[in-house]
Amino acid sequence: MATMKEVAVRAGVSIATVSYVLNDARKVRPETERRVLSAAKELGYYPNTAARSLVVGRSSMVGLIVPDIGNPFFPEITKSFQDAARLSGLETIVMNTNYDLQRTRDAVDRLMSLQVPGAAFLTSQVDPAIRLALSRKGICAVYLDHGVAGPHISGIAIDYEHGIQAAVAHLLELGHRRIGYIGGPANGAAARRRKLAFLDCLSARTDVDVRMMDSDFSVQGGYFSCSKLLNDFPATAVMAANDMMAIGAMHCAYDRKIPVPAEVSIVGFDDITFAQFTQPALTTVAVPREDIGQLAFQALWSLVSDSGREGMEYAVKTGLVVRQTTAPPGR
Amino acid sequence: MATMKEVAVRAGVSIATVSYVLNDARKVRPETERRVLSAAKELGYYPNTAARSLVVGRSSMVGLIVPDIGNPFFPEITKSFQDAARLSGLETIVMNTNYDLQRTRDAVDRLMSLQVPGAAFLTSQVDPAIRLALSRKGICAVYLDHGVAGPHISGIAIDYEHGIQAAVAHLLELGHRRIGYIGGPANGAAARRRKLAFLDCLSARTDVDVRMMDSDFSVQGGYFSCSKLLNDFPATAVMAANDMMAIGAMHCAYDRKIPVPAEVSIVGFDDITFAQFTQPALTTVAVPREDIGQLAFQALWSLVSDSGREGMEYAVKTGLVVRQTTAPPGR
DNA sequence: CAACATGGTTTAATCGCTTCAGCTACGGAT
DNA sequence: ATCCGTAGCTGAAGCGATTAAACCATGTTG
Repeated sequence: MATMKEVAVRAGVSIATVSYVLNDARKVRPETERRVLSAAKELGYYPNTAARSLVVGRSSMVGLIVPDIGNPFFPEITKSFQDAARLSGLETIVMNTNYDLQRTRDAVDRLMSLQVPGAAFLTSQVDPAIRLALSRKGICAVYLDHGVAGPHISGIAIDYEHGIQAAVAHLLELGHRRIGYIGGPANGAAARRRKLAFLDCLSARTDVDVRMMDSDFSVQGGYFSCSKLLNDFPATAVMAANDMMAIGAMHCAYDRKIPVPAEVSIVGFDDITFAQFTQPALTTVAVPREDIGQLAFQALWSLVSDSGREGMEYAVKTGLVVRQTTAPPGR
Repeated sequence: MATMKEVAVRAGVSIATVSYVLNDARKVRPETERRVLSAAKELGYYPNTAARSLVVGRSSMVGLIVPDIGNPFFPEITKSFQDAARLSGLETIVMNTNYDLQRTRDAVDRLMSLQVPGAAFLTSQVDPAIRLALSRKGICAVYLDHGVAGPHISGIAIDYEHGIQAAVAHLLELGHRRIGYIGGPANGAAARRRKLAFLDCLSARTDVDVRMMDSDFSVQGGYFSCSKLLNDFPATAVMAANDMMAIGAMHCAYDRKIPVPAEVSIVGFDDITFAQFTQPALTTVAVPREDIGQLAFQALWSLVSDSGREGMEYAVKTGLVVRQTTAPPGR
């Protein structure tokens, strides 16, 4: 592999000059620049990022920690994050934790070894020890739904309340008074916040019956929990903390020959791509995934590129998308 | 950040010894080892991968090039690939090309800069120039569906024929004689191979009418192409080159009030997770995604770790999964 | 008892790049 | 004629690890 030295020799300049040209970090005579550039080209030169990282003390990669790329919610965020990172000349290294705290720790260890300047955490499985370790090493971090902005730390707060309020209002307006809720894993911050938002909307309504059920964000889990729920609670509407579970709920209803939305309305959360392709199409609370990816990167980038700056909380809105799984309660 | 030197000082040994202990690359007195290990621990030492990569001449990351992580087919492969890589101590850097050749080139350039020892290409958008550049630099590569094993190059051949034959046989057996086919982008190798496999199955059958349509692997594309197709061809069955398009076709049928499978049967390809959650559940050709991810990594790893070895072609089988979107042709 | 293998450790070169400080040549100001 | 500022470039010191080769006590052996 061609090195800078070889380029320098071929262009008849010193390696320092080559470096200056390639990073245009200093004024160089146009003629010299031309020679260097063409030498580099002719030799098929690629800069060695390892060497660069070594001297500058940080790599040109940022980490993106997701709990489960299998869940269609995350690939899209990943994509927009990665695209944004590329525009700033950074590689993204995506790590999957399977909702497992230990794997999150591992991931962080590896990121430290990689000398990343920062990472974004889209998972709730982040404990204070991790945050502490990161901040002690001066590695910037962006957290989703943790509400902990500070030095080198920004947060992205998803305004669940707004979308969930709209969804609940929608159901109430349609006339539903017995509403089931299928939540996410109890230990996840995001799941918790969604549940609280849901409960808050209804705490004042004494005329509404509610039944809660915790589940695991999977289709199977949604099916199971919906089944359990309906066994002893004649809900006319079921709201799920994500679309996967909502789809599970739809299948549950289908298997029990309960027509959706005629007999039971279903509302999801996330608005994954497939939500529009279910039959009937799923009414759900949309979370702007693309925006989140981009925003997460921008938040991270602004921390990384200007290390003096204090972190901040960014907010993204959610909103109800009414499709075909909601209707007035059946007879 | 703690360096090896600091660990060495604290343990009262030379940095070489620290290195030997940490990589257990040489016999070291147990007592010394203990001292080094605890010094490392106390200092919160993390090895600097950049430095390591620099001296060994290659990084501990491999590339994984996918055309579209948004397509649910890929995240699962990615996941199993990444898991396998982790077990061998390698990081995976996932790059998205959006089915764009230029972006593939970019990705390869970046991988070269990163000094990766190898990469797996799950996209058809790979031109000979890329392959050449890679092999000239001695970077190992694994290609999906390219059929080009050689030095430093392995391939994974998906046996489309098997699954497609089963699917076609299934349709014929049910009595279908007018079959539509919605293919992928004409410039993709995978799409082409699927189409050919389909045509081959039917070339001998003069009693079967076939109509082809190329599309773009998206739900919208499937919807559109199915619509076009049905406009002037009364197909009793439609086969799509992936599940996304099959889902599009289902929606097209639904919107035209053509019941599936009573009036038209639909067969997909890939068996993405959602295939089992459509209503009715999609009959499709299953591609073992997890296996592919793992296999891709293993293929790559065996090239990387034993550079003398010639590459080879690995085969994975596909098979029909009959669900609910196929039935005898309606009257 | 000298010569020698052996296990354990250190010394030092090296990877490819960035970047600070220093050098040269040239033109304008004094 | 001398000095200085400036533009353009080079020299060289690292960055933090790996690893070949040298080194030094040991115990083994003829």
